[in-house]
Amino acid sequence: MRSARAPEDGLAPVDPDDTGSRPVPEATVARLAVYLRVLTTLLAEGRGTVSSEELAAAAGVNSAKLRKDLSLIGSSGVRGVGYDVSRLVAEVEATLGLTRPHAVALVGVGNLGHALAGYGGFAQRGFPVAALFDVDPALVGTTIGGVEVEHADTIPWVCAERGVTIGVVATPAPAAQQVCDHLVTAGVRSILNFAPTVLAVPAGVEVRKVDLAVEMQVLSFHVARRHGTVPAAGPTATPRQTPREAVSR
Amino acid sequence: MRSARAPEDGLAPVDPDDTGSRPVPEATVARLAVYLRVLTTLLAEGRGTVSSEELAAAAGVNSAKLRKDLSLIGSSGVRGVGYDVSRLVAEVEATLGLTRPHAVALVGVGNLGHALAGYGGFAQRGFPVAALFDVDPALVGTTIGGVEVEHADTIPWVCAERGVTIGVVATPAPAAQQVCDHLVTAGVRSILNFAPTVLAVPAGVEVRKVDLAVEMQVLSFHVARRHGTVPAAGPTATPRQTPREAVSR
DNA sequence: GAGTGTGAATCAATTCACAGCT
DNA sequence: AGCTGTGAATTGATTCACACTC
Repeated sequence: MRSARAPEDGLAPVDPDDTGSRPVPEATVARLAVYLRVLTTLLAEGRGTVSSEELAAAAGVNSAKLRKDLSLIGSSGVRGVGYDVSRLVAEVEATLGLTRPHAVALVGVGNLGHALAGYGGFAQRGFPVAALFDVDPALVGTTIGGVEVEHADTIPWVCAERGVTIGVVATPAPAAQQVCDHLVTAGVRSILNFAPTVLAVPAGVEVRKVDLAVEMQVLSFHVARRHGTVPAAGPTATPRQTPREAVSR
Repeated sequence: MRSARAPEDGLAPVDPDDTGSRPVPEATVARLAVYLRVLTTLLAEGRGTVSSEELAAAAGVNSAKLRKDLSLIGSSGVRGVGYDVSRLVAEVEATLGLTRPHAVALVGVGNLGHALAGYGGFAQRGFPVAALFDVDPALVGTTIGGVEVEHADTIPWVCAERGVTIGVVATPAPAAQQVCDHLVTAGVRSILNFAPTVLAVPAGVEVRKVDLAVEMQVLSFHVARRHGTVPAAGPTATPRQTPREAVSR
């Protein structure tokens, strides 16, 4: 579910950025991040080893998939025992490129952007917010979480100067493409897009999209599929006492 | 990339909630929401028809996929002409269950939750925020976007009473599972989870997860893959003048 | 002529199942 | 005895390519 690389029909049968080896599937990369979260918790609790079964349950996947994922990153557990937690943490972090921090620029300090900027989780997990941008004169010059908001026109210089490698676009839809272009000009090659638009980027730039409206509508689909076309459970509906399934924890 | 339904090994080879027909693949549903956004724009511009080629370009997919998606929802364009925009909007909305509004409950009015509650986009797109919850006494009783924040303990009653069909969890990780349980008890069967945890839910409840840390780490992976293990372009790096690809717009 | 609808082919991801190590 | 690592089988999604309709 990536959204970079535009159609570009016809010609060019060769992948332009195939540097020779891409052994880790997209889907696996996303799951590695999930495993990592569980693993760091385990590490904090002082656990020495985990079995694929246990780790998989905590990450919400099945154990075969987990083992395949881990084997893809060249990791080696010990048969009959499991995986060494701290070693696995190190390996996953290395694969995800988390051994060095990645400076992040966040563009659009409105409702959502402001919350993201103030959210400590970024810096904590190795993604220090190195720059904030907006076009609103009322916001430019203010400080959020210790970082000053600068004018979006300065993106190319400021980002290049501070070694920004990841850009976060949290602007309204109409501004998003221009902002994206600025980021690309600054050399940013990874972009997280919260704006409800498809961004056009040159090959070699990775865009990931988070779209709240899409998520809600997918849920809406599932609601509709359940209840047929009936509006919803009426206000007088008795709440069902559905006990949740047992899973690890 | 769904995350509901826990492992549940061994037995039960039959899907417990297969009501007889599930013709629309998950992946298609997510794309329908994207098409819909483009279509409403087109409709607002007064366009009568679109070709699969044009619509696909604007949505960032290829035309064959788009046609297959649309054919799956039983839609019928006109050969040699294209699709009737307003009719297609109606069909996609019907498929996604958007013909009626879905009352949403948002739990956790901290940093992110507050921004989500204040974000008008929800109500606008047919997802009115019917209830807000938190456990912080300093927040309970305050009003955000015209909705009063209530204590999380009242979730089961309030949600059932107001016919909430979709729950949004924006609490810290440790609280998420309990909140989720409350929502399920209230009869909510679709949950959007922003907390960095895997939620355990009974079969029949759909969970979608938005995890910022995961998104960032996936981007980190791509940064690392590009630059080898080199930290990043230094502060003195010349910004490359990479022109973006041409795509519709 | 233009553009949809769709079987068939391809590609990617998941799951199975078991050999092999400790 | 227990649990990993992985080929083979399967399932699912994407793309191709062309018959068919307006």
